[in-house]
Amino acid sequence: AISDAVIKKVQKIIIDSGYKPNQIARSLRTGNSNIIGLIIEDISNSFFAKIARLIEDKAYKRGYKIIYSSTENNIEKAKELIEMFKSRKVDAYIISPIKGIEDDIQILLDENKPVILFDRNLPTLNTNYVGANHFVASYQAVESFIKQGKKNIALVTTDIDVQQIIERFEGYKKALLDYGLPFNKDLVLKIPFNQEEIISNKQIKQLFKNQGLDAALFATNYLAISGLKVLKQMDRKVDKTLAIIGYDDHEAFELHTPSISTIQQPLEQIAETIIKLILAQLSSKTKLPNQQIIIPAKLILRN
Amino acid sequence: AISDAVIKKVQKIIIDSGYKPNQIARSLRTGNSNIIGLIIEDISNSFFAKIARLIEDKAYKRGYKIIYSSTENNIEKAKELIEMFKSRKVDAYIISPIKGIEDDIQILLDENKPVILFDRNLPTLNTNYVGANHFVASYQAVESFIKQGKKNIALVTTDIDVQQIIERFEGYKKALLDYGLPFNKDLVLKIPFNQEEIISNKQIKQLFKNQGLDAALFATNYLAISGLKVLKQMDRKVDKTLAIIGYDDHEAFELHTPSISTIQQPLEQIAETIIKLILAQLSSKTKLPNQQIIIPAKLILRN
DNA sequence: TAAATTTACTAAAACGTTTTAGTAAATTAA
DNA sequence: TTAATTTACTAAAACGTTTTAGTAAATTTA
Repeated sequence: AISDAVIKKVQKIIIDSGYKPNQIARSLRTGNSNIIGLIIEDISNSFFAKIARLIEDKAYKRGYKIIYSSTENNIEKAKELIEMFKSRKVDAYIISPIKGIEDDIQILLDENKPVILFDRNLPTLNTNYVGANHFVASYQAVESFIKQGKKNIALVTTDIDVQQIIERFEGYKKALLDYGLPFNKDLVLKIPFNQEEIISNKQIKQLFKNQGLDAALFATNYLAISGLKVLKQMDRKVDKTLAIIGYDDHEAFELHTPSISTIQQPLEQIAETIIKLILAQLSSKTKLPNQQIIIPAKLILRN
Repeated sequence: AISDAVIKKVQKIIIDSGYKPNQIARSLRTGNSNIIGLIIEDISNSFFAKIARLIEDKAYKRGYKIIYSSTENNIEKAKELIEMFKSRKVDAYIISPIKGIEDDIQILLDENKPVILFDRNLPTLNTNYVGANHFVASYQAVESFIKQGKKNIALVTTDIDVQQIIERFEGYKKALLDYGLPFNKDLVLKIPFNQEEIISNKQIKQLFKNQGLDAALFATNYLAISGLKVLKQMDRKVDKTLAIIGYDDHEAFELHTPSISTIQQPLEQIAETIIKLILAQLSSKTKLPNQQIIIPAKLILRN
């Protein structure tokens, strides 16, 4: 036991001399960093920006810092980011993944680094995952259209090949099936991720010209924004003849006239769950069992 | 000179053995990191999210990585972030600063670290700054109100004490003065930064109840969003009797019915300028003179 | 050709911590 | 009381690079 007097004396010297441990040296020796790496699709998408902010906040309160970077759904960039985080010895990884980086993530897992996937799952990997129930959410959205008497329901989605997007598509199809509506592939528009907005808008416009179309579900918030812009440009109102549901809430939805219904993911809960999983793993000496946590998304009906 | 044969042989071994230099060890020895630290107010604000994304993109193309974190206008957190970046040996700092961290930034300057302030200036510091001309932008916005015949023009702003916000206020006052309109402090609402949105909305509602109010300039995008929400809730239309101008464009502005005019900062240009300044300094052996670059903001009139 | 300089290479030191090893002193067990 | 163990402290090794120092060989200069 060291006497209080000595402890105080040493602490005083630390403060007086302004000593700050060199974290780089510390990381070199210990191999960790108190930093968690967060890899997302695009920080300028408000869904990711909000979740990043929440994660950052929660991690910060527990003594961890977050560093984040966007992949733009570019496999090369994603690989490089993982490489960079690895070389910076981040303690854990939170990743909104894309198809094609399974191997890189598997290496992290092999090295026993805590990895949490979120928003999108990579089913071939055995790892932690936190995400919303997109299948059910999408099903409910379409169901609500049908209950309003809609017959020709469009789905505007993206072409990225990830679980989350596929589920939204499946939910859409299942709802049509269950309620005896035909699946019409002309009513499904898959927009390439990195496509110029102008081109996407033209495609959406084309879709809206489809006679009889009386409802549309958008699979991401930026697509819904594009859709609303197109409608405005076409001077077509969102009214009894045309219902819209968006995905991942956005200020513009509530503010729109009329307000736009949306599928809202519980951001707060997702962020909290992610952080809890990470911290549990970081503070445990043994490898904890992987968990797949599916959180219900909520259909917010506005009018 | 080393023979090509040897170079090839060595490179082959590097690849075959999967050698990846340990960046931590490298940073420990060299004192730098090829990482640029970006400190902003709040990553979930779309203005910052967009600029972060642009900066990240441009830096990435030049071989630098960006790590960013939000201060939430909390001085303590800002100081800690600077401390963290310092201890991680980032090569340069891009900071959207707040009052109260002048000393910490001065220390960075004393250590000859490249520092670029953006969006907000700290006039007491002699350093690089890149930002929009908020005074002029704000002046023009009010001027455009006046030319529409508006007499009772409100300003909804925040209470944070930074150059950028002060300039917006000054532009507002100057325009009133130049056009012979009285300055009425009841028409200026300063909303505390971290205040609950519900309370802010009440204050804004109160402001809108002010009889005769026929125009309002909002000094930030999130305040304008709040304002529009309040109007919607009050069922008051934005029409000939009430004009609105926002700040820092937002999808919701264009999409709003009617579309909302706004002051748009040239994000692309700001990001590019910041990166250029940083890289110029990083690649120069000598200390370059500090530059204060003011970029015009643009008033986008919509209707 | 001899001296001076440059080049090529090897070995060791340095960056600033944490961890391990080693030793003396203090405590506990027999 | 003596041996065994624990505690307190000091010194050195280790993390993986880059930089510096040192030496021998090669080249240039006079």
